[in-house]
Amino acid sequence: MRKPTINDVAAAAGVSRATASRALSDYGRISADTVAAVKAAAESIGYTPNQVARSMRAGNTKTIGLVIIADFTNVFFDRATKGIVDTARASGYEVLISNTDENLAVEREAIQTLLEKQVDGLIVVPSTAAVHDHLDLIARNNKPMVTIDRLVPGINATSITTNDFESCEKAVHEAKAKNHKNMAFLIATSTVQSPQAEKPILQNSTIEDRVNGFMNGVIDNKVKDAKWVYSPDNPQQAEDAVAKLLTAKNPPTIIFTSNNDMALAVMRTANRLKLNIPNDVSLVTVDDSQWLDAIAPGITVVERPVDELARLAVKKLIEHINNKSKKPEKIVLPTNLISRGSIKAIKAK
Amino acid sequence: MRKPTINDVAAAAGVSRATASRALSDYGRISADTVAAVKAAAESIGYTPNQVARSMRAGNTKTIGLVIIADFTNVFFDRATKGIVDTARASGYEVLISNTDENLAVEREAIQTLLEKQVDGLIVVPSTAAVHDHLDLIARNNKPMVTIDRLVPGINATSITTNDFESCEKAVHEAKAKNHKNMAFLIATSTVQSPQAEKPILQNSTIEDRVNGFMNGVIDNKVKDAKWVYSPDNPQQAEDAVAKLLTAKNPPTIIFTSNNDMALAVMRTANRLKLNIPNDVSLVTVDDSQWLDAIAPGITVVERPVDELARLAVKKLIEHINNKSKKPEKIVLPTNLISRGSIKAIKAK
DNA sequence: CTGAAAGCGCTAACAT
DNA sequence: ATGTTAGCGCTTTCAG
Repeated sequence: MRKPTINDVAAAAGVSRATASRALSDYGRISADTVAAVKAAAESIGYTPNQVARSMRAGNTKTIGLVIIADFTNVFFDRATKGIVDTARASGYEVLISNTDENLAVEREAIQTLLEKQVDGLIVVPSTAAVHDHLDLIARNNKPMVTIDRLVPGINATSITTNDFESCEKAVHEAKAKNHKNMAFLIATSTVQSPQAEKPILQNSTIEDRVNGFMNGVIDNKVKDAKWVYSPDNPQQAEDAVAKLLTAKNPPTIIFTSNNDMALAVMRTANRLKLNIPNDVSLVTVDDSQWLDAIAPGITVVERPVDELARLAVKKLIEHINNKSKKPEKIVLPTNLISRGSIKAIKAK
Repeated sequence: MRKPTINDVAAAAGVSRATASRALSDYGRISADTVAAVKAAAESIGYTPNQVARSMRAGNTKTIGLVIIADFTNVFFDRATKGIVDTARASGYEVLISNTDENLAVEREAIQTLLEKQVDGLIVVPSTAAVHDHLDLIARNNKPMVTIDRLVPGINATSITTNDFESCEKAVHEAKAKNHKNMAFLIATSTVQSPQAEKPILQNSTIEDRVNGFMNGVIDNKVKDAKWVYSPDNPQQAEDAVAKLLTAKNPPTIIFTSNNDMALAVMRTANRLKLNIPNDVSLVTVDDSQWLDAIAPGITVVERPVDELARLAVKKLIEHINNKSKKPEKIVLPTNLISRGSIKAIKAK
């Protein structure tokens, strides 16, 4: 048995298809009696509208596409996803999700597919800042896009990012204030094959921002011993790199990590080496998570306003959907250093 | 400037719309030359197919709906979501996501919306087992559904759940083997207003399963002191309940929690009371997460095969989409107790 | 091998 | 206030 269409409703109510449509969508001039009759008929035959057909006519789908690099194991992206889905729903939009695992080819394909499905706009976490022909495709399809978390220079889209620079710098200041003089920085990036000390070209603006924040802190504070490790975001290699740091002759008294995966690597390695955090080695990371505050001591962290970012991303995207000539904006949200107990106060000699 | 349609391609290639369609979709009898010419024309004018129009004709959207209770902060649902999105993509489907925050009204509305958007099938985490008229609606729309994580008696759908009973029971055995005699169980449920000792009607099969597993362990092992606390899934109330347990005259030597939120409440409260895990109180929870293994000691946990569950959910749903007369199945996946260091071995007296 | 024409379900001019 | 008709972009009979 076929699903009832508006034709069936019209027949059941004894009116024309147009009248049925008007009655169901409450538009045009139509008598209250007819509306009631049509609605009753629709109810009785179990009619539900077909949004695909409606989209075809209307030219919009009330659907937005989300292309995210997640790994939802990443606390930032899982919460961002939830925030986006919830805000979209509250605004009458559904969300089609793709994830790319930082793979550009997948990202390209995902955008193509979402565009073919006629999403009204896209929220994208671009996997790289280096290439953006596929992002330009979105504009060529006359669809608005908002990028979150990362900046892509040279594209015409609203971006929402966070000011990681400032809080990362501040974290170094705090370490210095507690007399740390030998610091290590563990940065996750997909642009290296194995851990290395030299700074590679970083794949995105966010990591760049964190590294620059840390570096500035080092310079400001004239920290002499600052070791840098750029590692693939991969537990094995990260843990090896941490072990190497901590078993060196002159080990750092504190490690700053660029994300939670790296922080976990530090914790695992410290445990394995019977080192206590923060007594043997202090730790600071980026992106807050419930467990960082539940363990003892809590881990000091650069917190980013993920809910606000998600909400704004949807809000701005919908503004662009409703007003195609709206100018793109670059929005930078403030971050916050939450001090817990993971930076040891070293006694001055 | 309008987006090019298949009519524009046809005009550019100097053929009819039908021929253009055949050439682009590689079907029917058509000369290789024509195919090449049409594809070249499509390329040159930047044509991309409109899947909405295709769906309208074809009667399918190559889209599945996911209605999930998440809270993506829940490790289980974030990983399930990722698994579902990835598997769907690999099978040629996109995923439209809604989350309900365990709210039945939202769930009802979400299902209605997804159905109107003509998804080809639905994967649902039902917020309650008690009501299912809205789930029946899915079948009445002739769309298949797979429920995951939870069972709803009386509906005609394939379900994929995990055998939490067995591992929860096993966890109690392990505690008993380590000489724990005074055990507490902290169960999160939305069916109570404040923490209580009496077992309420539980809202879903999964929680029921865990409680039954724990209870069976208690009975098998003749544990005399077994305190039960059913709490709303809410940090404040959970922490209060834990504090009450731990400051009682005869406090439990171990707490079993039904999810990570409750485990966090135990950890936070223990810290506040200067109690060490596991020396002062042991802890076991359900659903593994990276950090549970990175802290020292690691937390013993009932691990569920979330990736497998996600993969199977999509696989089974697509089978139902492709074969409407396929019979529903009840699939139960095994769980696994991972022993880490959070259960103290108490010396026998 | 290709073209003409119908129709998926809906809405919106344009009539009446 | 309601009906008639066209058409969104596509695929697929049916003719030729």
